[in-house]
Amino acid sequence: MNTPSNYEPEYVEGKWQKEWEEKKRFHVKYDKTKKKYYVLIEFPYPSGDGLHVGHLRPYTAMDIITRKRRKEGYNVLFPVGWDAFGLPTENYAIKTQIHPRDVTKRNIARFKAQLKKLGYSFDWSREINTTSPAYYKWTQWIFLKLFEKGLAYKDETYINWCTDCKVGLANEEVVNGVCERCSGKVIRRMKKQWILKITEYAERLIQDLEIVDFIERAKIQQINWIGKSTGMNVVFKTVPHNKEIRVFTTRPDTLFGATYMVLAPEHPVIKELSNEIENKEEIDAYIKKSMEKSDFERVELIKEKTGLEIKGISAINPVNGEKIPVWISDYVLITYGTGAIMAVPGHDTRDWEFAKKFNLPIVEVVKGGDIEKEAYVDIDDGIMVNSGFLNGLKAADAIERISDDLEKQHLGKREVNYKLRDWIFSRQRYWGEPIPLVNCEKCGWVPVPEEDLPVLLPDIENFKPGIDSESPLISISEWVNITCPKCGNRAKRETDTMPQWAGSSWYFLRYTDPDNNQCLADNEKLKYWLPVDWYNGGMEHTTLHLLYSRFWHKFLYDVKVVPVPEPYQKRTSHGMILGENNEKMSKSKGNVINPDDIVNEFGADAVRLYEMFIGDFEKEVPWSQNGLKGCRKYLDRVWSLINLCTGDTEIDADMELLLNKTIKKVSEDIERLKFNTAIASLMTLVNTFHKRNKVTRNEMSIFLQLLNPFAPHITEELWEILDFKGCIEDQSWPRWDENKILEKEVTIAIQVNGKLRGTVLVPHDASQEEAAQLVKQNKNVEKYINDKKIVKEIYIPGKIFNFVVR
RNA sequence: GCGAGAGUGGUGAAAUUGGCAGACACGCUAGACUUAGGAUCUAGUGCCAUACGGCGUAAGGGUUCAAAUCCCUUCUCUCGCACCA
Repeated sequence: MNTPSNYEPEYVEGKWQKEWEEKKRFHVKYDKTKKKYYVLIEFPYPSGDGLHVGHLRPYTAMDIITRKRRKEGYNVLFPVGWDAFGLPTENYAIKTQIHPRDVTKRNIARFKAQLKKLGYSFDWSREINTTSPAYYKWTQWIFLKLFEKGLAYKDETYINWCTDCKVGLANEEVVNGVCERCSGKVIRRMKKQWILKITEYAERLIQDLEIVDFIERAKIQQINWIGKSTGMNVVFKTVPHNKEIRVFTTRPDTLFGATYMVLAPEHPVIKELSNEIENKEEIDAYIKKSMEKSDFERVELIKEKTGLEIKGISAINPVNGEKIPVWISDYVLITYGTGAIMAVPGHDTRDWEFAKKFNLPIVEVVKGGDIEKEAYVDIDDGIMVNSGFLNGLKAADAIERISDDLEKQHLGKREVNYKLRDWIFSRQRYWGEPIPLVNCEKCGWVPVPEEDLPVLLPDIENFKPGIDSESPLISISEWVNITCPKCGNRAKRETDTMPQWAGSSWYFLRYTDPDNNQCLADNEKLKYWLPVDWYNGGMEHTTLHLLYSRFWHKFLYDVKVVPVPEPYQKRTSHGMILGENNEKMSKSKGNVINPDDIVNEFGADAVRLYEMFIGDFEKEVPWSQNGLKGCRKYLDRVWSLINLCTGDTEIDADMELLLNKTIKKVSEDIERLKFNTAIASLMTLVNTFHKRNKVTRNEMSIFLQLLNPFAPHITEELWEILDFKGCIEDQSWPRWDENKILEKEVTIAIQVNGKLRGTVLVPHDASQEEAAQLVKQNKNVEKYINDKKIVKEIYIPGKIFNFVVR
């Protein structure tokens, strides 16, 4: 046997990475005869900063899953690509005058080189790039399908406008009132926008969470974001003019306590009745002021409620015919429900505050609280009072009763409302997919014919946003001005582009058939590979990418482009990696760990191992260079097993137990994302080998196979050095034997009155009597039970023997 | 405010059908080998106590022969949502 002196990761890793690439070891083919498994990571945005140690955590985890699945006999798809449209690149282009295409190319090359150094078993032949015309042709194609089905529409509405990015944002992109990407100030702004009707799918996006295996917190977050509530639209009529104002309420049972109404400032009835309003000037001023505020400013910055009574107008409470005042206030949102509420100050904190401030009447309709002091809101099981025919009923019954009643009288209708809003889809920027529509003076919005796709991004030199914050494309007149595909007359292209979330909404479909130029992916291949079996990604995408792509997928399912209703069968999430100082890694804090540096110093296998050993995969955790050193040290110890490896093939009896336990532990822990404890058990195994100063060939072979998904390079090399047969990649995953995990003799704890007084070795199948005998021989225990009366003996085989004495 | 999750050594953490708390690693201490040590190896390392032993999983209470684990109360932290009617 040749005995290489020292573990040199640089040599070992370079050697095997070359081998894998040359032999196309991880390329995968569509093969119906094999059972498939589709593992997906969130494809990276190739930023100028290069890869981050945070990226490595999910990638390494899923590479481990992938490598294990292959050994389990699956035909595994584990692809990678680039989510490359987006603002950072464009902003960089504005600054440097380098074309975003070139910046993207450069960044991708860097990312790719970095990824390759880590030995991930991606199928690089399926690499995709959202900015390549061959790809975004199909992004545009999907958009046209949405348009064709009426799910994409242009509307002028108030949108969230990021003042830094100079771009409209979707609701999901506004986090804590600021831009999700750049933390810039967000204002309300009226703008014509392309909007996707995601709300049409709200119900199914909730319902179908039941058929997938997502981590609970992801499900809950999506459900909360969609925000379903069931209630009733109740009709109030105005005095004068008998105009209908509808309100949405989840508690129609409290209708007798509705002592006034509040309208959102944008509510249309205000205009309709403007002639009747006695304090019109005041009202107009209030409306004007509200409009200038962002939603965030309305709700966050103004703690004190504001509002005005609309004088000259009142409304009739439909249940008791009482005339109630109508107010206007910006705490009522035009975007939710009907933009008008009935105020029940006795039982709603917001209404109560408002009523107190403006001296409006407060009526108790559910017994139990003290409405003088505060709104009584714990009313789910209360009893109705002051409520006419509802008096004495339980709240739940009252809801049914009054809902029936109002529906009968056509004064109300049961309704479901969602917080989810439609998806503001256009971006006033250059570096995105052009929206493939043409505005014709005669025909209106006309889709670009499918055979003319893709609509290519024209080359431009100035990437700065155009006049009045329009896309820079607006000034490329030869691109904008074309003829209408329908009637041939003059027409203009849409100059807004798609948001970054477009390309990522369907990329996993393209991986199944990345070079297809007839359709987005071949039907048979989609049928074979879908759904994605295991998708791991960041929690920050739960209400963005994850929700958007589920929406697109459901739409594609409805138009029979994809064969399954849900794209991802299983979704898990990793925690963030923080700097050594426990703060988020960032350049400005100077705590960024560069993957290149640590791979060069410690080797990719050590980095991979440490990324997985660092702590609970799902929690955030600070980086520790010493921890990384420890993992490298472990690999050195693994390497030195070469010298302990004997020619024997048998497995010693004591080793058999530990080995089987380790196989079980590693196998199960990988599935549960408990990589840290899987590695701990592999460390214990190596410690045992060293203590025994010997490892047989069969023990070594199993050990190397278990370590292989975590540290693929060193295990391949040792497999070769120790001259094992074939290639380690082709070995099937080791199995454990439950019978061999049973220990013949086990150490059990001896307790007296629940306190530990000793331990004893007993046969694993000892009866209570046998165990009692052995246990009583223990000297220390004797001391505690000798002069006492034994009341009870509790024996849990394999665990504990407890004396209860008095 | 609402929803979800968490709180265990100096540090990252293990242990969840209730059954020996602190596996594994980092750090630290001592020793060995060394010209040297940010290398390697050996031993030790929850706290108090010379010891017998006692105490210990955010705090307090409860259930139980037995609680980090189950129940109640309180506190703290993280994440998401946030006037959603």
